[in-house]
Amino acid sequence: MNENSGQTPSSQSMRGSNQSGLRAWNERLLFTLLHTQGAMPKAEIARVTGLSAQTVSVIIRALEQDGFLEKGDPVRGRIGQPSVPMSLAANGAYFLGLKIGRRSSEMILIDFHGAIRDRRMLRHDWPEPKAARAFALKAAHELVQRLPEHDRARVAGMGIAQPFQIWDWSETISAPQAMMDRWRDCDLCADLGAQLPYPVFLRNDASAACGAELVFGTRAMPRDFVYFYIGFFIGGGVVLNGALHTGESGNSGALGSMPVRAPDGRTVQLIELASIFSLEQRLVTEGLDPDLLWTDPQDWPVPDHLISDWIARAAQAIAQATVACLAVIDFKAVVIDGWFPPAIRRRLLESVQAAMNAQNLAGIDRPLISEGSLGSDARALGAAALPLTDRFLITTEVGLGNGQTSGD
Amino acid sequence: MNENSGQTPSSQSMRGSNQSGLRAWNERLLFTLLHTQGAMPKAEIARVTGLSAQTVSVIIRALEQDGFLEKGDPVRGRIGQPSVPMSLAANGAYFLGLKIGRRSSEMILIDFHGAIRDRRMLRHDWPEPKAARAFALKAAHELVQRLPEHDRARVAGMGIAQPFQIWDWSETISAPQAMMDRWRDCDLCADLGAQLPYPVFLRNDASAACGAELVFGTRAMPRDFVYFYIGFFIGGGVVLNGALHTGESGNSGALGSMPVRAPDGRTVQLIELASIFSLEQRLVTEGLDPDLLWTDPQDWPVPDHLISDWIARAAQAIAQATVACLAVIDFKAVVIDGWFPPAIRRRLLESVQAAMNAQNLAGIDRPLISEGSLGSDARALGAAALPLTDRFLITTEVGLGNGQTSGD
DNA sequence: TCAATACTAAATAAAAGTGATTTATTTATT
DNA sequence: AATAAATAAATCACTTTTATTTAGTATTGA
Repeated sequence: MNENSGQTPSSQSMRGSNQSGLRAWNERLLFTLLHTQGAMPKAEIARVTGLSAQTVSVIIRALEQDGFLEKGDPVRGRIGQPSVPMSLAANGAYFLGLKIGRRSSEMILIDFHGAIRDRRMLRHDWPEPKAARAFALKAAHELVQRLPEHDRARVAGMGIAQPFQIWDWSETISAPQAMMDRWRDCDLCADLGAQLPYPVFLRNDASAACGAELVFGTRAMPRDFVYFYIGFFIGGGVVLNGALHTGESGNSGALGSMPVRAPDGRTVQLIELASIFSLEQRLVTEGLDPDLLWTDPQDWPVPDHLISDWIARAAQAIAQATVACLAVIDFKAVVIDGWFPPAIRRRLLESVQAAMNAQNLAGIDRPLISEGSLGSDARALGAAALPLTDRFLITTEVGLGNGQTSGD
Repeated sequence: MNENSGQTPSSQSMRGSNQSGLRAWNERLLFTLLHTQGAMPKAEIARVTGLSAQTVSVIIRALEQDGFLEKGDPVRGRIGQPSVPMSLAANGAYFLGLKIGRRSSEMILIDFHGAIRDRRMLRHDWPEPKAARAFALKAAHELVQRLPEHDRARVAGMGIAQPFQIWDWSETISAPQAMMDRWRDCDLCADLGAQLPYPVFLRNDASAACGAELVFGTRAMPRDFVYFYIGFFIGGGVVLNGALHTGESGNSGALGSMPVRAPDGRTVQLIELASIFSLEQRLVTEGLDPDLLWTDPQDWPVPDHLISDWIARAAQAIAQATVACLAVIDFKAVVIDGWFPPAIRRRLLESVQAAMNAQNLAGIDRPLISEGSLGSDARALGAAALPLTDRFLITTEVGLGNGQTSGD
């Protein structure tokens, strides 16, 4: 009987705040700071947060005591007492991330630094709820058991990344409707949450990938960006004010459903033009083995003209979808990533950039268009980022301030 | 020398919080609560906020002392001591809202309840920065002077609602490009902020109208909705997590720039099909006076077939734009309002609802489509809402919690 | 019917608790 | 000697807890 199920933290809307909330907030602030900026001495943390040195000292000591933070080597060479950089302890917390995909599902275990420690994979013809549940339980058990014993209790949660509303496209991808329908009434998240001793979260797979870019991405990102993840399906995520936005039902960033104009003039959904399944279909009609695309995301041993054709169509469609996105939200960047070799990602990126020039941008600002940094692991990492974010990070950027008037 | 200029409150990103911040937060919480729910006795405020009765008592007393709150008549008839409902004092604070439009500009003064107390209007052939500035200063002075003397210091700020990037469409609307270009380097907001003793804020006119619906609208709204405002131009606003999202440069909700398919098959921007200027052009080609549309937003003495044609095209285009919006953000509602008679708004609404049935909604949730409640005053009200929100309301919904674990 | 009494809920004063800040001191280095 | 990091002790701000007061309704009994 535990309540580890909710996929959204359920807005408590109008609750007041007290000192414990204050401390909790400041703790998260320090975690967030160390997560994004890396190791920092207490004194500098005090400077950038505006908290007093004493407060930082007290909080940090408590968190170090609890094993979440650790001291680095003292930095000498500057005047004054040497500074001791504090950083997240890699084994301060662990997180499980489950990706459910079209061809395979995968569970990863990451540490507090976001490094993937271990993984388990399951290949399948079609994803299926019961099998997914069994795999999740088995993989979670194995991955946790392989941790040193005293670390096992530090697993802080599990995240699940899966495509939403796949039954809507069973026809498009010629999938067995009956099997897809099994996902309709399946609440894998609540189900696993009831079985496991830590909270379980759920997110759309592309949004999760987007969240991974936000939390683990190597590049500095603007506060608002839109993200395309090209897998078997194309999907998306939106980051607003530095935080992933998923909406009440988690369906924000359903970019695959964006209407675009196909080369033949018809209006179709983006998913039909820019997903890998459309390339796969082409392979099949050419008599090639579709598994060429799925065995290794680092290498696509496929005739180049097929890829070029696909990229051209996909880029054109993505550019159109991007303009629509920009008309809704003033995104400062567009990030493109997916389950494909980095070289392909680069070519697609450049094609999208070129296709943007043909779009009518009157009244909207031209965004930066850039590559994602996580590639094929983005979804699983995004899943694992869910419990990390929920427990340790500040996502909103809009805190309650420190009440100091900016006196002149 | 004052710093009342920034249109965004400039994210202080990683600041810690202290007790004064805590109090400030809880004060805003109470303002927000009383603003949205109306009068409430202290005891109930304590219940819904989760704060202790004592805390609420202390905070409320201070705010009452400062003239922001006032006691209502004690409610008798129930067991126990009668409860004294507390409410916002109408004259606790005043706010100025300046709307700059295509045909006219207008300044309103609202009180703490959001009621329009007074207004000044300026008709013009084209909006022009210098004239706008002069009008704003004059109108602000007059409106404030007409307040009782002891209330004049309670004017808490001014908001400006104006179309963004109008120079991009000078050709479309056959406006003098040179005059439109004068807006390029004009920072009316900073300019007025430097002249006036209270902060000045700026927002895109349609986003402002959207914000007005959020702050003053009569209907209960979902946390995420998209808003179309049909004026001389069509524009939009987006509400996410119960807060208006404008983006870093304030250009979010630039729905006029949304590409849609025109009846003739061309891809054009929504602004060309669903703005009132397209109806105005039609009037001109029919030899009618365009001022028929602009003299009274309660009545359009125009041949009905012209209006029907316009509604049909506009609704078709808005429905397409709506689908694109839903692919980006999982909006739960679509709100349509504008500078037109309520009967026209209703007809447009119904046409959009009908047009939605022809759209491909695979993978996205069907939203509620509803009317706005503020009509022609929406933009000015939205402008006035800016200082109100900035100073008194919580917009984010994600506070810092009260640290109470939800113990079982 | 009318006091007298019991009960209830609102409101708040006083005391206690929590957490951040200020001030002063210690420590390790250039 | 100067400087910066780190922290202990004292202080301050704000919330909560506890106890008390207040103003009403409900009940009881003559």
